[in-house]
Amino acid sequence: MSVRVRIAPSPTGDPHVGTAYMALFNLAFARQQGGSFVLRVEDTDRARFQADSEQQLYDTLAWLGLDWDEGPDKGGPFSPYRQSERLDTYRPYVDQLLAAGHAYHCWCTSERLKEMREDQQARKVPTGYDRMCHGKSYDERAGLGGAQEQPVVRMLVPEDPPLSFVDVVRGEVHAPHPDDQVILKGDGFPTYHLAVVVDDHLMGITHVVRGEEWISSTPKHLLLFDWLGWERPQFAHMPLLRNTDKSKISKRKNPAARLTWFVEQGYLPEALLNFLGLLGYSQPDGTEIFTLADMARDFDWARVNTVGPVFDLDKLGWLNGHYVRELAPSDLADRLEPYLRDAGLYTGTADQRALLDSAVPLVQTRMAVLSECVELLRCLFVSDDDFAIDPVAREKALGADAAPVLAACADALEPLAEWTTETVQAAMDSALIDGLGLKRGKAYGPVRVAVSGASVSPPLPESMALLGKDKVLRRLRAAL
RNA sequence: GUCCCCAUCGUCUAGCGGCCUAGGACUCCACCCUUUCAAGGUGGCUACGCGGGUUCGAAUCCCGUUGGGGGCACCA
Repeated sequence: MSVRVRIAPSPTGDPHVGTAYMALFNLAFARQQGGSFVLRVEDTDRARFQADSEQQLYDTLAWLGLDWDEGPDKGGPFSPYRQSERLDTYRPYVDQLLAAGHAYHCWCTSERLKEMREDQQARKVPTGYDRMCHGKSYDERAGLGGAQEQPVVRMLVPEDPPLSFVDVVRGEVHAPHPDDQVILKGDGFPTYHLAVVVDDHLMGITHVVRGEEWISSTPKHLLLFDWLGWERPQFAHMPLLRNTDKSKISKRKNPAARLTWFVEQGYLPEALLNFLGLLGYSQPDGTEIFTLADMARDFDWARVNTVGPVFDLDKLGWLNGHYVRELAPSDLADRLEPYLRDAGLYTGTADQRALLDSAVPLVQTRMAVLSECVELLRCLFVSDDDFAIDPVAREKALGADAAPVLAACADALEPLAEWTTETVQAAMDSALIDGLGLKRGKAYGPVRVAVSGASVSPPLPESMALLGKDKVLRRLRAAL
């Protein structure tokens, strides 16, 4: 029997980085085993459902190259892959559990349940449903207060449920004793616990790879598998990604929890994927630069750590810079275009593209993320009207003693017939270094600020060559 | 409060009883290169939480403790 794994995200907002993390490990394992990777959408929570979330999920996973074999958008032998479309599938199993006495109706209102829990916590006893409804009909229960007409269905958890199991990454795990979990909600939708078990079984899932936060509810799932007479899948509970303060990574505390953030910032998908593969995992030979294919080749659950790794943006930035430097210049230019466009510096004319192609080599080693190209390239693409000199840079480099330098530079460049990096640099050097007796660093400073508008810029003679004689002369004289 | 999971440099990690006076990477610092900033090169700082065992020998095994994290929903 071939391996089948799945991710089961909920469309409740921006796709979460944890989803990509799980997807990566699922996929690495599936690819290595020659198995299938299934994408199933767990949209059983109508209150939190967001319509555009599912498409964003497809987009970001595809962007990362985490390709699924079956899913709502692709179909597959076990369609549908959206739980909201499988409501009829779950009902018979609920009825079966009810008939077997493994489940019962509960009419308690959420207010009563809340009070019950608060009371339990105040008395310092473990929280859990007190079975007030168990064994009663609605009429019997209604007279006792705190009841509503529409019932839910709860599991009748026995005294001795299965509490331990062998986890693929952790070995033997002991999980807490569950309470009488709701499996069918008042609105007729199943809860995660029922849906996940039914779907995983029906879809032939062999390995359930999910976050550590699910360990404590695994006994409920084991019970359901057993009651329904189904073989249990293997479980792999991955460590949780953390914020800097070690708490579970969250959109509130960490922008990087949103997958779309990486696209906005200009991280390369190959870098993010590589980085995710470095969290809680390592290559046998210690290699740190690797692809999904590399990871799948010798994937081993035993190499997965049980400690939750902090999501460290510094290292991702370094990795991203590494991948940026590896890109073919024309490829990098393609990827830079959208950021320049958004900044209003670029419309995509042939001239602009030619300028971009020439400028890419100047900035390729200078950015960690793609969005940084805007500031790096601004001085080359900005119109004369919008060109401005940074006030701080002006203060530092364009004082009174700068005027002679700029003037000498402009005068030396003026007569140049041929305008290239070499001729520009030669003219500057002879006028400023030989002529004024300045060191190169001292001489280029004011020129850099006058021409680029900032004290940090791409290499100066190269930039001036790309800018053209007219613009350079105009900027030099304007700064006088 | 209660139950469960976890514990090596600031961060990601290697290590699965002797090869460890603990290795690599990121960050940081210094130097080199250098027209700014990067990139690149060289070097450096920094860790086995604590206490007991087991053993000839423990980062590695056991117990306790402390610390961190997660669950305890008609959310997943």
